[in-house]
Amino acid sequence: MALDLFTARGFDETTVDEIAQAAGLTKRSFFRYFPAKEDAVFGGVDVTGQEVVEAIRARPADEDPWESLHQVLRQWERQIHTSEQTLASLRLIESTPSLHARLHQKRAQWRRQVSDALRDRPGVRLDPFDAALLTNAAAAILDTVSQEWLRSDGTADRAALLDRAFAFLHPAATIRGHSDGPFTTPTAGRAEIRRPAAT
Amino acid sequence: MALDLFTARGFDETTVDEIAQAAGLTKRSFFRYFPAKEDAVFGGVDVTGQEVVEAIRARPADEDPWESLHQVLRQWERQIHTSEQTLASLRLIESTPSLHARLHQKRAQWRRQVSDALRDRPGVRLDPFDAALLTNAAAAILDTVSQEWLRSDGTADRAALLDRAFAFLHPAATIRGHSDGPFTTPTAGRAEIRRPAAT
DNA sequence: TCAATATACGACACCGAGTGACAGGCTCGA
DNA sequence: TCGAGCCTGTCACTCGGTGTCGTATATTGA
Repeated sequence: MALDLFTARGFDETTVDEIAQAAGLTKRSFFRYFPAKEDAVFGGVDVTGQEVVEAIRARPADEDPWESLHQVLRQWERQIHTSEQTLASLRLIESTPSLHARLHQKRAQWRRQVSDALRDRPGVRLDPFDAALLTNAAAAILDTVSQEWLRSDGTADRAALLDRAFAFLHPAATIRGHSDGPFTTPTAGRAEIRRPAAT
Repeated sequence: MALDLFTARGFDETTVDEIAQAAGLTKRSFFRYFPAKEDAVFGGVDVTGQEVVEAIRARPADEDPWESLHQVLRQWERQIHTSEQTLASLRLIESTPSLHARLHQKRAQWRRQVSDALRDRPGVRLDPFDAALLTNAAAAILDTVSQEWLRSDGTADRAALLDRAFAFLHPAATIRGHSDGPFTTPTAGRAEIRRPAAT
């Protein structure tokens, strides 16, 4: 497997020719299976999570968006089987800048979709900025949890970490039903911010 | 300037040879000034923010870490002059996957430093996971603000957006001095998370 | 069984990013 | 004038990635 070569010699130090040859292929054939060298690592890791987008869309419209993200991601994490291979893959990704960048890149369109899904629920009116903010924050949580899980050599309870992070960053004002209006901030003002949910 | 060529023909469609030739240089000399092609874009944009790390460290130890991040980043944003060039650079970065990935990569070590700085203040005892979480969330805020600012063609008030985002994601439990102990979440069940630090 | 077709792979050439090595020039101080 | 140091061009090379073409091996249909 390519993963073995990568973990043994490092990602950048292993050429595609070597991977291909180890698999009994040509470089050209390698690129018929993987669009890029990095994708030989992501093969076993689900980074797109298309189900997440649909799960978000299926959530009740009156649910707090942050809670929706929490529940869906919690369910999604549960399905990930954290094998030894997954651990090795994540470790490699974490320790290789180009791989980490690629992961972020692969998650970019996913974030867009999730953000749209949050707003697309019928009856929901959520500010684009808020939706993007919540989504990016959730992605940051995923990253942090993964990182911590790796730091613990796979012994940490991912679900517990996730819960903790979501509880920790719980938005102050739960927007629900409609947005607070067009947020025209006068030049430098701060302070137009928090309104306790539902007065 | 290289930026003009990029915006005109696209980043991937512009060769280093072309940039170099337009600047009266050789490809070899180009790489003596920029470590990579992408860095010809980041030249005008401060992405590392070394001052941020020091500013964090200079914050009072009894200040809420989230508030520290908020104040420091607010101050930092103020110093960024949002010229037409910056707008063009950011637009290019946003629309080019490889550039966006590179930005994230460049910010990786910065995030580590900020996270460490949060914990390094004398008298502060902050969980590594919490520190990383807050830092990543703050980075997510920066990203979201930048993205929204770009969407508004540079007319949005960045400081106001930043304030709004920081207020919105304000951590539920403000840790200060010491952590609040294990966060046993009801749904999670197993809570082997972390020790309250200093009994 | 035989032929037509599709699929997969190897072989080769090619491009662009990035690096190493070497050979001049240029300036500045002795 | 000489040499040290620096900047730059030139050449050659590696590696990731792609386009093209030829060919072998299945697969299908009669």
